[in-house]
Order: sequence, then C-alpha cells, then structure tokens
Amino acid sequence: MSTRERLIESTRTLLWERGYVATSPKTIQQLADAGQGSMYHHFSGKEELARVAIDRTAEEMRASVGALLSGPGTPLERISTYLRREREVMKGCPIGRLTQDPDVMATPMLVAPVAETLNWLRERLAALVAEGVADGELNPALDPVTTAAAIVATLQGGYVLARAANDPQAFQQAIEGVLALLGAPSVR
Amino acid sequence: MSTRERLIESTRTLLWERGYVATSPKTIQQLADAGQGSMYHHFSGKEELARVAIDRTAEEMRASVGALLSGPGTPLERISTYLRREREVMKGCPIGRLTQDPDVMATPMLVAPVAETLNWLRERLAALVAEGVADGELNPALDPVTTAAAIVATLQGGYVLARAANDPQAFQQAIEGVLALLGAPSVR
DNA sequence: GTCTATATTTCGATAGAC
DNA sequence: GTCTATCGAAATATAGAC
Repeated sequence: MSTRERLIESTRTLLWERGYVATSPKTIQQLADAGQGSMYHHFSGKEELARVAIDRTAEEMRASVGALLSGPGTPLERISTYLRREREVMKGCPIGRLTQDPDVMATPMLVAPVAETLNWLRERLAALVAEGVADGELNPALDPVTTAAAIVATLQGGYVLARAANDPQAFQQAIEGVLALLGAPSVR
Repeated sequence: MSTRERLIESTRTLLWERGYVATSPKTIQQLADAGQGSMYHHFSGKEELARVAIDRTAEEMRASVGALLSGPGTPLERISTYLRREREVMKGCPIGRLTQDPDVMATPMLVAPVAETLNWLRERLAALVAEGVADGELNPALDPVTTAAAIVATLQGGYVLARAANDPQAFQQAIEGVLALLGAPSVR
C-alpha cells in the first residue's frame, strides 16, 4: 500500500475510534508509518486528509448498506437484515459519530459528506417503508418519513446505549425493540 | 455566584457544546472569568472539575425526567409528554454526547455518572412500558426492556439526525416515528 | 517523495507571591 | 482565594535539504 493510502486508512481508523478533534497529525503519521513531510506532501493538512477519509468511509457505507436494502426479500425483511447485520457495536457508527465532533460541525467541508450519507439513508429507508405499506406488509397508518427517521435514530442511539452500558447487548435490545414495533418476527 | 460555581457552570456549558477532549482549562477559566490559580485552587484539575459538572447535569436530568415520567396521565401519555417536551435539539443530549468522547470513555470516574444515568433512564422507561402493557394500553406482545431501549435510542439518535441535517425537524420526525409505532395518537 | 529542523500556540499543570 | 510566572509536552504546520 502506498504511503498516501496508508495515511488515508490510518485516518479512517482514528476518526472512527477517536473522532476528529482528538486525532492529531502526529498520531496519524505514526499509525501510517509515514513522516511529517510525507503527510504534508500528499495533503494540505489534517482537514483535507480527513475529508478524503470521510468520503471514502461514506462511499463504502452507501455501497454496503445500499446492497442490503436493495437485496432479496420483502421490505420488512430487508430492513431486519440491515438492522441485524453484524457490526462493531462498541466502536459506533463511523459516520454518525462525527456529528458529535465540534470541529467537524464547524467545518463545512467535513459536515457535508456526513449530512449527505445520513440523509441518503433516511430517504432510502423511507422508500422501503413506503413499499412495505403499499404491499400491505406494514401497518398502513405508518408514515414512511417519520418511521424511517425512527429506524435510523434507533441505530444511532443504540450505539450510545451500548457505549454507556459498556455492553453491545444494549444496542441489540434497541434494534429488537424497533423491529418488534414494526411487526417483524422475533429472532428467538 | 461564587467563582467555584462559575467554574462548574462554565464547564457544564462547554462539556455540552464541545465535549471533554475539546474543552481546555483555559477556555473554562475565560468563560467563568476566573484565573488559572482559582481553578486549581478549587479543583485538582480538569478531570475533577468535569466530574463535578457531569454529576450535576446528571442529577438535574434525573430530577426533571423523573418528574415527567412519574407525572399525571397514563403510561403512554407520560412517555409522549417526555419525548415531546421542549429541548435544545441542536445541542444534543448533555449526557449522551459524552459517550462519543474518547477521553471520557477512557476515564472511569467520568463514564460512571453517564452510564448510571442512561441505565436509570432505560429502567425507568421499561417499568412504564410494563405498566402500560399490564393496563392494556400498550400491545401485550411488547417486551418492556427492548421497547424501552428503542425509545431511549430514538431520542439519542434523533439528536444525531438533527445535527447531520442541521434541522431540528429530523429529531421531531424520529420522535413522532416511534410514538406512532407505540400507538400514540398523532399530534396533528 | 521523504527527511530533519524549526516555529508558534495551546495544553494541562505547578510554584510561589500576595 | 486569586494572581502572575514558568514548565515540559503536544498540536499543527512551514522550510528547506536530499
């Protein structure tokens, strides 16, 4: 892997684990096994590097989530599959976490990909909920937009609960909680 | 207000707005209009001051939320009242936000009050859900523990969505989404 | 492209006078 | 209790040699 690649991947790792404010250029360089000069040769600074890293994480997420949500099964089955898929629960959402970083929120170049990804996810789920309602699989009284917001919020908030409780199970409980409310069959 | 009080209140404000890693002693002192010496006279350092600030925020939250959840109305009405109460949505949850701070999570003294508060909230809501189920107000198929986790997660995740979208409405949508799933009457 | 040297600020705290 | 001085380390770059 090229030095440039290692810098990007190291940044992705650190943004996920520690966020933007708490990640220093020095730490990135050490993890990437790259010198000071290399980093500033390839990128104008911490901000640009973070933007490239966030963009890549956002793209990967859209690709993998998009595939699951467009996969086989009924709308509710696809939503369940997505919500129950394996995750590094204790690490949290690599995109959602950035909304709690003051320096990310203060930097338009960094918020943009975060906003786009989360909004995309809500829209994608709203479309699926609408489909489920049209098919008669979901309660016809459900509003697709608010229901989708609740689903995404449960995911994001599930990470918060898991970290607070220091137990991934808290995340799973939140997920099973919404799924039950949606009328999905229990897994046990 | 005493200097000590101003230091605590300033820290509470900054922890809420920027988190722990991104808050420096210097900033706290400036906001509190206190000198270096004052801060280190009243507290051993940033960590102890943060602990006192977090404890106070946690206590206030338990008091106000506890009052709402023990207030008048049926279980579902009380849950709705709590979820729909006025909030500084764009600032997020002063307690939940701390779970995304790497230095808070690495410091047992600081995680403890966060963990206790969020766990308390889940238990409190689980008891209310159980009550609603027993009364026949809520779907008897609902599991109190997972349902409560989903409710708290929706709250916490709603803040994430609102910040990402730069729009408090995203939070409201998530809230109305779960409430509809719970069978609460729509507000409009 | 990568390295070393240097620079400016800030961080988080200590020391000691008043 | 509060103030000023000082400290060693880290943050975030820039400069210029190789």
